[in-house]
Amino acid sequence: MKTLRVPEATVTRLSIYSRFLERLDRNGVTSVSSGEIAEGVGVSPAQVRKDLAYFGEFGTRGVGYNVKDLMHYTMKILNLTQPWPMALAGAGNLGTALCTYRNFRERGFAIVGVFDNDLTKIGKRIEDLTVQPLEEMPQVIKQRGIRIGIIAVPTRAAQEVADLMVRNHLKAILNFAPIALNVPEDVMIRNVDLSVSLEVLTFNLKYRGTYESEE
Amino acid sequence: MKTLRVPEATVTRLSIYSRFLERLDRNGVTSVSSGEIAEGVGVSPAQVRKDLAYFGEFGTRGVGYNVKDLMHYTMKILNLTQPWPMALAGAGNLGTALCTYRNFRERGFAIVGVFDNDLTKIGKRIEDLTVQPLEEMPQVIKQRGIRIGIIAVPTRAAQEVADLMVRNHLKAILNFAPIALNVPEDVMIRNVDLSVSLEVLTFNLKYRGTYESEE
DNA sequence: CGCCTAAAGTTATATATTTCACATATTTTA
DNA sequence: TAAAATATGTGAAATATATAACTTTAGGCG
Ligand SMILES: NC(=O)c1ccc[n+]([C@@H]2O[C@H](COP(=O)([O-])OP(=O)(O)OC[C@H]3O[C@@H](n4cnc5c(N)ncnc54)[C@H](O)[C@@H]3O)[C@@H](O)[C@H]2O)c1
Ligand SMILES: NC(=O)c1ccc[n+]([C@@H]2O[C@H](COP(=O)([O-])OP(=O)(O)OC[C@H]3O[C@@H](n4cnc5c(N)ncnc54)[C@H](O)[C@@H]3O)[C@@H](O)[C@H]2O)c1
Repeated sequence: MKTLRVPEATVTRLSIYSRFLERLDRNGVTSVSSGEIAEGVGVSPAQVRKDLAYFGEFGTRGVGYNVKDLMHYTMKILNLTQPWPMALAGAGNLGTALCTYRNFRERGFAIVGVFDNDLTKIGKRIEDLTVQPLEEMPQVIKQRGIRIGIIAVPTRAAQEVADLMVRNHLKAILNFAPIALNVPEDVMIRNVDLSVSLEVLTFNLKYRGTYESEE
Repeated sequence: MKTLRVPEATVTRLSIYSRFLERLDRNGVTSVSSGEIAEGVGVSPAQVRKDLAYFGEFGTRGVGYNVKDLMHYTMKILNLTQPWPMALAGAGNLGTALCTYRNFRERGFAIVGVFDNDLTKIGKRIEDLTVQPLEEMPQVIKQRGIRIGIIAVPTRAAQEVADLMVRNHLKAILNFAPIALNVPEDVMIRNVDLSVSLEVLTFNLKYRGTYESEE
């Protein structure tokens, strides 16, 4: 058994390939080449092959890849053969949008508990979910076997919510609050930070990725 | 005048440093070291200094950085000395949330036009904005001097909306639809892809960033 | 006033990632 | 059945990025 480190960039691209393959499959395409995948997702063919090579040999030389097979392999690698129930903290504007987000379900993700601490929000229905008091999160996490948390509370409340999630053994958190959360080593955080994304754009609108010092 | 290529990761971190400095400044902190910045945003002190070194010398050896000054420098570098009006396509669940997002304004961003093609959405008010027909986007872009577009329409409509934005000379697009958009070289795209973020988490929940081949 | 400490700036080193080129395997075709 | 065409898998080279080690400078203090 060989263990090797996989670049995070490779994992993100694998997720993108996987979804692209799903689309091909839905469209009835049965076979695909690294070049076509590359074209479809905007990377180089060599990159596609290199990425896949971390995990095994999935293609046939001279032919390409079987779409359905490769799709299943990628989903297996990404750990998507099981459903992923998730807990959402914050039933505000963003939280509500997330509850209605259909694409989650297509990949096996589902928000199964929404929690808030505002009495006017608690009890509110969002599609088939009912907003619950934050205090009930621990119990729901346990009952539903939740391992992933989503933070959509205001910045000032984000750390305390993260602490609560950590105390209740969540090991993966998707954070929308624009702040660096402090969590133990074994807890993974992914930040979705729109200001950062926009500021990379404004930077590049000026400099195009280079910087001209003023002398 | 020296032109040098700046890693995208550096720009991303610069944005994070910048916001952290803003917070320090609000809290009345006047001086800060690379170590404190590093601590606050979760990177190494050497990384902070290296990143800043791309753009100049902003600190005082033995002392640290003046918070207000460094904050202004970072904002200048990130091109945040001007307001950034933005056009949003898609007044659905996500689009509505984005319209209410306060943090945009703190950094100079503002959605000044929301566009949809659903007659039941057009005319709807979202805070101080009114949803307009997509056809009016070109005119608003021109009038308001918009350079950044946001795509929050369903996946199937994303490419045509992107095309429209490109035709109207937007050079930067923040895209929430989970698809690779096809745009000319001189147009920048940033994708916000939640499934990808979640799948990096599920991958790591299984392998912790390594992969064990099955033999 | 010179020594000591702290922390920035910088150079060198190490690591990670991507690109390139090619050897290899498969299918098609003459 | 040999040759041609095609597309994978991979090792080496090129790039890019991060870490670590070192040098320089400012300010405090005896
Ligand atoms: N609105 C957006 O489009 C958007 C986009 C990106 C990021 N964000 C970020 O997402 C977060 C939420 O944004 P929003 O616009 O939905 O804000 P919001 O004010 O509409 O919603 C926040 C919700 O969190 C709840 N809350 C507050 N403290 C809580 C606590 N301690 N425990 C549980 N719930 C608590 C509030 O009652 C409210 O319902 C913010 O951090 C924001 O910066 C928002
Ligand atoms: N809801 C979320 O939390 C969320 C999160 C991440 C990404 N996304 C993505 O953002 C996009 C929007 O998601 P949503 O949940 O808001 O969907 P939604 O269906 O609620 O809203 C989409 C809106 O786009 C409008 N629209 C459709 N075609 C259009 C066109 N050609 N021109 C202009 N407007 C058009 C619709 O009328 C609708 O108002 C989707 O691509 C989705 O995958 C959503």
